[in-house]
Amino acid sequence: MIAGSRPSTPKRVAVLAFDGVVLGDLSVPIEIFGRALDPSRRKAYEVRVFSEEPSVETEHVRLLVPWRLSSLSWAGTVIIPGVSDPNRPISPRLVASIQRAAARGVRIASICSGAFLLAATGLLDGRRATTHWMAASELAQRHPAVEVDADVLYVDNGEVLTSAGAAAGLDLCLHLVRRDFGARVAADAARAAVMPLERAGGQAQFIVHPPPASAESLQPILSWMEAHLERDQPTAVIAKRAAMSTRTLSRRFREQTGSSPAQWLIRARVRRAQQLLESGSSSIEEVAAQVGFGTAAILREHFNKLVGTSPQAYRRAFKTDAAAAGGAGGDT
DNA sequence: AAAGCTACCCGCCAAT
DNA sequence: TGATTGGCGGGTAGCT
Repeated sequence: MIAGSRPSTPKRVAVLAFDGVVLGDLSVPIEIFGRALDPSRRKAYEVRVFSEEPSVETEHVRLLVPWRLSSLSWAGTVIIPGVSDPNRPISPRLVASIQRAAARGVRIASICSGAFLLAATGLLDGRRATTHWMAASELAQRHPAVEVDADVLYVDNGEVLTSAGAAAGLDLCLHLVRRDFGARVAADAARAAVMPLERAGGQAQFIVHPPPASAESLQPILSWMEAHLERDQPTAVIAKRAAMSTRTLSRRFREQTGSSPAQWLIRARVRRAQQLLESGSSSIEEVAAQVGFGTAAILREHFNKLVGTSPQAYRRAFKTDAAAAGGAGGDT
């Protein structure tokens, strides 16, 4: 990865807005970059939203956007959210602004159908790119020079990045934070934005392309751990399995997942417990055993801390959703 | 519910 | 000589 580049000033992130912009795609980068704190607990990024006209129309609301494209030269990173209708005409001024930014060496990333706008600039020509899977063939058809790959969450070409659906936009943003500040900061940012922690690192197996999994990748160990959650997994044993000292293992975890071995394990277990509670019907005790928590009490403790509710309540909520559609409300 | 015990984590530093 | 590793220790989180 690109180490060393010291972020002396906060990175400047410009999020583009335009008529028909998808609100979710607009808000994800704002939340992630806006909340990220660098290791000294200062704001890691400055976020501004830019548009051609002060007022932007979305499907359901109208937005007042504070910054104009004319001052886009401020940006160090430009995020292009998706558009609800890819057939909507694309503004030439918008395209030109993005091209100018790219020419200055600004990093450009698109979320979901934002890839259409990005492709219109020609910046994706000859490069691999992705978009929402439903729009992938359309993108490939319109831009034959772009190598469209619908099977990955995001594609990192260095200074030009694309991502698939809205959730993948989140992954992409966290990926950028990780690139800029490391896994720990990215994990914290995910937590701060109340996003699924797993996405911050490690077990996103299905992110195919991203950082060239370095030689010392933990991926195999993580997979093994996840496949054997029910076992007792002391860090010493994991370390032996990974053929490194516990100290080094701890470092690798910190770098690559943003957390420690034991913490990562706990999160994997809670996540697994969630799945079991959603679908299965085992007792809480059984679930605890199946995911490797010694007792139901321990499961409850961690579950509460990470999910915010008790396993029972969590299951009840899911069962209610799935089974009865007409039931009266009455949850928290 | 409190207390004690164990395992873990990470800064620090010597060794590689 | 700079970078990486692994051991040590003590403060803490987790478990009994």
